[in-house]
Amino acid sequence: MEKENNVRTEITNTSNWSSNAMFDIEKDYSLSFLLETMFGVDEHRNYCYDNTTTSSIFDLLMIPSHQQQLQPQRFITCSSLPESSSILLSDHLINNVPVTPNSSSISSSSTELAANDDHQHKYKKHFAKSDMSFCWLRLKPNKKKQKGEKEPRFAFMTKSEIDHLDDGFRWRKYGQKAVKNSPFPRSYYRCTTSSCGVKKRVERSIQDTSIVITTYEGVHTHPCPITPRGWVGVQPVTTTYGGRVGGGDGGGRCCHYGDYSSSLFSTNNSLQEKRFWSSSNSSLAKDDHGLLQDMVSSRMRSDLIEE
DNA sequence: CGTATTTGACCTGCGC
DNA sequence: GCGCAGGTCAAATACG
Repeated sequence: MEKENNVRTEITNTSNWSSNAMFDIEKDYSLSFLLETMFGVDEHRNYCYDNTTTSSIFDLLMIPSHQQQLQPQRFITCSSLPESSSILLSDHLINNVPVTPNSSSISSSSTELAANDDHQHKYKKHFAKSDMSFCWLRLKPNKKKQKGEKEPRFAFMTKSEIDHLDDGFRWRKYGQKAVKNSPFPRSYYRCTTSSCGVKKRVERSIQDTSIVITTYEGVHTHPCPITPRGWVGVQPVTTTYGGRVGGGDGGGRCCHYGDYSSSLFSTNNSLQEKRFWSSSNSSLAKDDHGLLQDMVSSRMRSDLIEE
């Protein structure tokens, strides 16, 4: 079992470790606080991977690791993980996964993040009430690829009823397999751009069936066809079970506010959520992604003001 | 009719 | 070598 060389095993192992690490993270930092500390944020609360370019987290997933101006020592690491693995944990997972305290499970590098100044304390307090259902894993390259090209692999978890999250790129489903010991199948997608060989796998977590695990393999060789900033929307479709989904173009890029609010960037504050999302329940066209982004940014700003 | 999904068959790697 | 599980292919099917 330990020597199994597949994504599933890595995710499982990582999750086990995460349960330990999450306790410490919950105690001292929120996910958003960690992200902000590591990446920085702009005035719209987008995370930045360098000083000049703002980015969503999904942008980071699309950037080759050697181009990411991240300080390696700022990643939370653990000896039980593969050396090249790093992990960020969601507040939602932190709050919902029962854990056993294990103070040694968090690295000294993250402890360094505890050196708070007043500025950091402010954001820590603010984000402590957020519910950001997000988990980001950087996985080892697939062994199959190690002889030749090493395709970078990233996996993340989202708390979502929707299996296939719309990341702005167009995907073609090319397979589906039953997963051992899981009632949920794993779906295989390939980027539809001809020169791009990026693949992704989508499956539901066994431990928490409300969590979707998405694994990317490779880096896109082209810009995002929807938005150059790679804004994350949610595709309210279930491609796994029966029937054709989406529209004639296969993209099915409608994006319901309700679905969106229940996914990557959701909040525990129902009043804020209602005020924000009640503006529309209809589908968004492709061109509305910018509007949606503005609305989310606006909410983030208002949250900060209330603080 | 064009395009995307479904799904059984096939291929590959790994452990025993 | 065999069996198992993951990953991929491709013909059949579905849908606008």
